[in-house]
Amino acid sequence: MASYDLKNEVNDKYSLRGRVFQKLREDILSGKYKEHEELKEVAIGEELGVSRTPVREAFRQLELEGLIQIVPNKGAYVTGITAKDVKDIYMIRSLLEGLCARLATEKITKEQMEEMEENIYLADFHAAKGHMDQMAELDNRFHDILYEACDSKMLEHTLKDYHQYVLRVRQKTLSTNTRGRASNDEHRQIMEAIKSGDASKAEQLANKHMLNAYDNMVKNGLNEIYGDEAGVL
Amino acid sequence: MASYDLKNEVNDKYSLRGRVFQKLREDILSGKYKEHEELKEVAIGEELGVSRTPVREAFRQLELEGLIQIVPNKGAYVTGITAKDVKDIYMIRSLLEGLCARLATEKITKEQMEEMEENIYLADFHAAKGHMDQMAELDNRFHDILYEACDSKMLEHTLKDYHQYVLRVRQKTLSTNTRGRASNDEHRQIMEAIKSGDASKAEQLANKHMLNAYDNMVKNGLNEIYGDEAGVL
DNA sequence: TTCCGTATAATTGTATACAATCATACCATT
DNA sequence: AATGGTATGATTGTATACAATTATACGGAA
Repeated sequence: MASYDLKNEVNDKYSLRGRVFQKLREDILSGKYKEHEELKEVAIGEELGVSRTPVREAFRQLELEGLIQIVPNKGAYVTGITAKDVKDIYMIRSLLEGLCARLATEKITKEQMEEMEENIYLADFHAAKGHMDQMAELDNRFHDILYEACDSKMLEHTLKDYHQYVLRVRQKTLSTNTRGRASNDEHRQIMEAIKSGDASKAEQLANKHMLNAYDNMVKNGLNEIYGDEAGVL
Repeated sequence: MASYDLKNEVNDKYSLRGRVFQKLREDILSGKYKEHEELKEVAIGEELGVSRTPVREAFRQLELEGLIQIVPNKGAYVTGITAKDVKDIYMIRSLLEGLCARLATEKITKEQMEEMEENIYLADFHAAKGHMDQMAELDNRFHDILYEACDSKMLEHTLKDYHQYVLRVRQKTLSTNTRGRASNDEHRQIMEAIKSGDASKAEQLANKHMLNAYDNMVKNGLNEIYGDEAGVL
């Protein structure tokens, strides 16, 4: 299911649809297009200098990624994420990242383990320097390594979907210095559990890591952003 | 994310793209198109009397559903499901159906509970009569009710995706009389746990229900169908 | 024979024209 | 003034023509 994804992305860089897709994806994730904003085929086509056809196809891909919704005969709208969605996603991720860590304990390769260690080491450095952007990127990469290491393309695909889905929210909330440090410490614990072959511990730690990340988001004003739209948090 | 899905499907019935989508979906699930078979835009367009445009768009939707893969500049291929995929899906579903049952214990509505009871009652009848087709349909419906009852559109969407994904495999393997009965008994236990408000028990039972379903598949010749392609089962 | 390159055919990618649908504004009627 | 209907514009849906890419077949050179 996901085995060709990477290849496709590379190829897509050279197709108009691929370029439109990447541009729109970036603009949605960065917040240029707000929630529930309507995306019009001709407007975007003109802006990027292409016809409607590749734009329409890019729309379908964006829908596939969950970034927009297409309503027949009406239009394409940037997907809204409610506070409840975020809560549910972290609940689901908590279970699945745990499973992922458990599987990775048996399946992780030497190279993946080394990249993981390097990732944590680097994150320590950037945490000390207060480089929040690099921290965020390393955090993303850590989880991607974990997803790849579990050797299950079904699980990897699902986790990547959810991971990306919350990126929009996270960019605005995770950027507190203290959480960056704590998060990396938890990464280290997970890594060590995997390295020592303790699958249950790795599962438990990855589990908790997600719940902690969510708690931190709530503390740091998720309510202010996505607040009442979804009720309780 | 999934809140408009139903509405779209209804609307799509009246668009060419929607009709092409449904036809192809049915043909893939029923096995008319074999795994890894290439779907050609013009051939399908001619067969259904439409141009390439709606066919192309239907392809994107099918990719969204995980039924085909599109390789840029090459073609669209029916997604292959390996034995390992099936194993991974059931592992994931075991966790998520557990979570779903737990959430449903608090959120289920009176109407949903009644439909669930009716479903189990009917399944008893058809089990006695040996009506395997109805049993399969009721089984599908039971899980759909559960997904809706958890009141999380993120979780519901993910579970429905996986559920559909294994339908192709299940149609060929679940049709043993004994499993149909046992499966319905497990449904009843889950339902009763939910009804009594015991969320932990419901989670645990739903968990086990998935693992049992998987074990049954393995026993009943999953290997013969998807066998060596994926290695161990 | 084997290998490589070119020519040809088949297939997907893109642009554009036209049809169908939906939103809006305006006018008529009550 | 409020309501309803029609006309107009805007937007998406579909068909088709053409461009770009890929696969295949064939022929020549080593």
